[in-house]
Amino acid sequence: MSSDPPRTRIQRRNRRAILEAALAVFSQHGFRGATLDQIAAEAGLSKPNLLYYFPSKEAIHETLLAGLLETWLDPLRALDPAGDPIEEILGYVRRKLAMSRDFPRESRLFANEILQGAPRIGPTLDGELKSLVDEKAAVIAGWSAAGRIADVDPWHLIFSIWALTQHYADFDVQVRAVLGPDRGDPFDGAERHLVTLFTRLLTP
Amino acid sequence: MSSDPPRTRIQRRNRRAILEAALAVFSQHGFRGATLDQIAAEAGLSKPNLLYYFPSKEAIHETLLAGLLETWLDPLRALDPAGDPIEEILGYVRRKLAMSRDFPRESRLFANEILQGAPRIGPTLDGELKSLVDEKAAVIAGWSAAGRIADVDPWHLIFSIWALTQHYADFDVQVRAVLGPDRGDPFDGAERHLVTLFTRLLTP
DNA sequence: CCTGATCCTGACCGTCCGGTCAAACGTTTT
DNA sequence: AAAACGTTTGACCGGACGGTCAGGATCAGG
Repeated sequence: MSSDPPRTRIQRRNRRAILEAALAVFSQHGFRGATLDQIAAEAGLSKPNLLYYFPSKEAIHETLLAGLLETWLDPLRALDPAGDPIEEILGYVRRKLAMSRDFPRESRLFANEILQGAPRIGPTLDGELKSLVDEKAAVIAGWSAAGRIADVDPWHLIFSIWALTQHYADFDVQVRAVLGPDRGDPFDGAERHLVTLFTRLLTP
Repeated sequence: MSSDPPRTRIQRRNRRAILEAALAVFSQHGFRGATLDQIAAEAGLSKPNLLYYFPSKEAIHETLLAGLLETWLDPLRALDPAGDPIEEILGYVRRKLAMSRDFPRESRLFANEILQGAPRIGPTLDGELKSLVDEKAAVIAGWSAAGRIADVDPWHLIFSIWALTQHYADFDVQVRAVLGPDRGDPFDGAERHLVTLFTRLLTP
């Protein structure tokens, strides 16, 4: 919406620290479960100083979510209708899994928002997200009709990719508990497994 | 742990009402985001009356979680080593998906707990859950080695089933936003898709 | 070195939070 | 009918919550 170029380097540094701290707290406890004192402590600032940079708890949360959806949908946007179908979809899976590995807190922040009924990004889901998915689903349906991939419901295929990749970020604790300490990095196993899964699903 | 047979029918009714209300509130807002006033209002009781039946907010939450894990793991326990491999796994998928459809709040309660780092059921994950999964993973690995299903990492296969089925409960709002109102019940499409997916994945 | 703008803080406010308690209300038992 | 028990409530407590404010510290430019 509004361009927000922080004037000074102090502003830049502190706003970054606040958003970083807020990401940690919001992603773990949800909006209502998070407290400004906790965010302030995590950011190394006093609570009034927090509110010097952001007008309210809501504003911090909104800033976080706004920046999130863009980067979150980028991997899907990059799905190329002109590319090789299976390689394109596998590429999307890999990019999405990499995001789960590299930005698990962002994934959990998003999960929290949806779990609570998407009170703040509901409209964006109905609008921007739906239209992007519809567009890419049409591409996949085209591949399907042309016999270049096996017959598959494009919408549920996309849901499958989301579910399978985000699971490793959102349920990280459970995954590690079940695998135990001696079975290597969960994400390595996940990548091999997901490539197998989607290859077998999509190969005609 | 302790057997808790409610003495009177009033106790039975009110305890049920409280747990029902608490499930609604905890599953939407997480433990810290939920308030006793909200639960009390939802249950049609006064806050002090709530605390007549349960000693604390924690106790309500614990009661909910304790009952949850049992029913949550039942579908996996029912996986029969003596049955037909693919039908057994498809049956598990169907049972788990049915739970997402019929008990979405329970699924979200569990998701919230894991998102927060499993502070209350961490030990249970390391113990009971891990050993059950290990046991069933061995069964699946046996099927795999015998050539009765295609080669697959059993642990990540189980993760896939969890991720794919629970997604439709936990991310229900997003799924419905993307599908729109005119594409029928999400769970019907999900069942067809998941049967296809796991059949293609597992058929040797 | 002065001055104006930016940055930061201690003290504070009203509200809501989880939880307590004594007393009143209902119901069952004798 | 009254004693005994189970149930419900209004009033209240100390602490934590989101947020405000006046003023002090710090920094930049002249």
